[in-house]
Amino acid sequence: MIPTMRQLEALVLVYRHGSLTKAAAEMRVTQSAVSLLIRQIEENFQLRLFDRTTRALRPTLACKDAIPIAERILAGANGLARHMSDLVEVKAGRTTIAVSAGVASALLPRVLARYRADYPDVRVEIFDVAPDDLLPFVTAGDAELGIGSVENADTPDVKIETITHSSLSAIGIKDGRFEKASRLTWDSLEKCNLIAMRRGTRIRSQIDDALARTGRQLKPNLEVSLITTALALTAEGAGISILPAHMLPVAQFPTLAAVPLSRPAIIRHVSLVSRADFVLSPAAQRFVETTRQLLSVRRAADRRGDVSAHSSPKKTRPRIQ
Amino acid sequence: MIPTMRQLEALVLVYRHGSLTKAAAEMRVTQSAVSLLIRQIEENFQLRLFDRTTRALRPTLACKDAIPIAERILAGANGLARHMSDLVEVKAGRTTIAVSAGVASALLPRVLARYRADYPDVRVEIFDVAPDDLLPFVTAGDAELGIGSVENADTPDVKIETITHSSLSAIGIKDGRFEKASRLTWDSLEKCNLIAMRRGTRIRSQIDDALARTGRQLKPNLEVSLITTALALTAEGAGISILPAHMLPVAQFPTLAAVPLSRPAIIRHVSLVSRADFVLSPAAQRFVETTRQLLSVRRAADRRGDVSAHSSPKKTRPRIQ
DNA sequence: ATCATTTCATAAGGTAAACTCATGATCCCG
DNA sequence: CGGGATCATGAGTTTACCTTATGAAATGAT
Repeated sequence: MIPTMRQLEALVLVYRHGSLTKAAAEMRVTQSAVSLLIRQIEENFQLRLFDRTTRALRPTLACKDAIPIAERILAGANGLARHMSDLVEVKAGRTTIAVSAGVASALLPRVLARYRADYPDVRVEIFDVAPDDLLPFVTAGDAELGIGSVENADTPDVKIETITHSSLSAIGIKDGRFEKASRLTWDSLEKCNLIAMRRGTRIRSQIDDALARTGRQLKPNLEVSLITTALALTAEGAGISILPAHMLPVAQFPTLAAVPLSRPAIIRHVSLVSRADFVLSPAAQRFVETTRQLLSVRRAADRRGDVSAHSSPKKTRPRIQ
Repeated sequence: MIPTMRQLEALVLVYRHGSLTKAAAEMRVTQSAVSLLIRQIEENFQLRLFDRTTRALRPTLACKDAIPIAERILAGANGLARHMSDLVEVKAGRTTIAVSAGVASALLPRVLARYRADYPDVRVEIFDVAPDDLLPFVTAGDAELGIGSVENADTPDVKIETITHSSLSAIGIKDGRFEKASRLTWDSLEKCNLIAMRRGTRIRSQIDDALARTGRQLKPNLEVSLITTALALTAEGAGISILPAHMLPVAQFPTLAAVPLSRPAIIRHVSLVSRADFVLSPAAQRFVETTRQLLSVRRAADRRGDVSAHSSPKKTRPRIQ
């Protein structure tokens, strides 16, 4: 039968101190307990490990054989405990995160920069995927966490938490007048040069659907595949981009401003997605927290109703997340 | 806090089987117990190790980190148990044995040959020492066991067990007449060429003392330091050697015979010596047994009175030897 | 030498841990 | 949709672990 950890601790400490009493002090138990532990391990092995003379303990040859092995075992156990604790304290670990292309260019850089600063020891693997691939990536378990817009939140096997949402906006060059407007209507853009995402992209489909419901139609002068392209074109004066406001990375395009569009107002949600049956690793949990922080916690708190599922179903016992 | 062995066993087995029930079967406990063990280790680490879906258990990243470490720990514990069991079964181990020169040449080779055949995996270290160094060697702890003649058995810190004893004998060439004599008297050797050990050796002192007490005196023609020298000289016809009978290794000197000397009969004991406060290792215990066997167990049983100390003083509990 | 002190051994007893049993909840498969 | 399989959980019991109290032996100081 294999010895218990406690027996090995006693063995090693008694060997080191040459004394039950001192070993007991270090183990925070009575001397009797240590005496018992040593006897247990001896009876288990059917082998004398210490020759006793009521006063001194002298390790036998067998004991000397056992000590290095016992020390390795204990070191392993301590290493395991330390590593697990490192994972909890996010001083180690790894996580994989899938982000849709838009989020990858607009939101992710800020979040990731902050996260890396806070938790430099975590290896983060980013998959920047097409919006339609986001959910499959998470459900397949290839990514622990997904960030992006998700259409149908009706799948029971994923948790979806909306972390931010923004109106479809007109993005144009700050000219002292454009950025002053608090809102613009779709109709007021009739005569502008418009830059929109190409047909078939998520954003574009959402725009087309919403406008169609009000009998309108978007007639862009330019259609692009990448958000960054649209923004770059706008910055160069090629026209006004139609994008969710949060897609504008201010740091990258300081000359641009976003103004929400109304009539109809089109809201776009950005959500965190994870499998309902997985518990997020500490590293991923912190990623979520970092993301929420950067998106101002206040707003998220107000719209708790947007959250589709984010509380543990079991409540009988404090769960380990 | 470090995990217990039982928790690690559960962790590894659940990981391997992907099932509490199967792990429980292998651990010979109920499924509930395993469920509990896993929960304990999770609460201890504050970390999810398995994502549960009432039916399946899916290891988390942290679990995958932990498994190889846990396996190493368990392998170490098993290795330790196996090694200890090997020591008990004398399939491993080592022992150091001090023998006085006479024993080393006459008795030891037979015993050692048998011992090596029975326990080939034990490393035996032999110290062939001067007779006076035998006891110090054992008391100092440099040898676990001593074999030889010991003068004063009055020291309380060593156990001395006489394993054989033989009369001082005349050793001469078999000539069809010499070896037929069942005894010879010292007086009958008056006119023979005698070969004796040099003055100052243990054997010589014992002879001189005993003869002096009967008013006799040994007058050897040759005095030598080594027993083998005496025997070789006798074999070459240089005279009759005066030695304990057991000092004649028959295999080495087939032409020689030993005839006990009487009037006075001088008895020489050969004893096993070990420290009273040490318990012999299994390897050394077997060495003692082998020695006893080869010296015919019957004789030893008859003279149990010769044994000065060979039972454990404590008897409240079955002791581990 | 003698006695106080230190140290280990051991027995008894209580508390906490571990395990089992019984049962409930959920999922998978026919 | 029901039966079987699997995990979770609560109650209850058994086990084992630890402490307390005490004894025995040896050391060391007076």
